[in-house]
Amino acid sequence: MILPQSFYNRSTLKVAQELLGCFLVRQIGNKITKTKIVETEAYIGHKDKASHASRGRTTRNEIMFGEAGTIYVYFTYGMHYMLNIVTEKKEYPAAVLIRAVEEASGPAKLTKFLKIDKTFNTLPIYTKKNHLWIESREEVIRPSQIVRAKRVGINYAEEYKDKLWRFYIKDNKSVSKK
DNA sequence: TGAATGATCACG
DNA sequence: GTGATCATTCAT
Repeated sequence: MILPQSFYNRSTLKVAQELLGCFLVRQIGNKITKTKIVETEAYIGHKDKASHASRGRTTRNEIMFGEAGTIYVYFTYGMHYMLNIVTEKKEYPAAVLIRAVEEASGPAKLTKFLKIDKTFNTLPIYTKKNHLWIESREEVIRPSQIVRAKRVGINYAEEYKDKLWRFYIKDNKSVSKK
């Protein structure tokens, strides 16, 4: 089942955890690639210094202030695309970064693997029409299988760098390296 | 540990 | 306009 928009219009931490074990699905032509999400990170509110929204609304980050279930893709380090899904109610800036799927252990690696670029920015994730969507779990994920950890690559974020806003499936080999 | 590599943001 | 920075990855 495809996850509906209402799934994303909730607490970002809840969405980040519940996305683990769900499937990120990409259709290219008539070929469908279905990959299990194994690692996510939450970026929550304008006070989160690690979030792009921490310095107010800009052209790049205004998508984070928009409707839940919207795709936020941005380009960084001159070579990498990152895939995020906007969460929570309109005007509250928050999103979940998809950090790893089973075949790709890192946020830039999975966008390369699934050929996701900035043309997906601002599109909805809760429909198949854009050839990128997320389907619900096919197995039970127990709370004991979910590890909660510090986010990666945000040492500049002062008191927010130690927030345990990263989640991954325990012992999964595709979780990104530290 | 540092290079690659370019969009974005703050500043003036 | 300009310069610093960056939600990373890979090779040294």
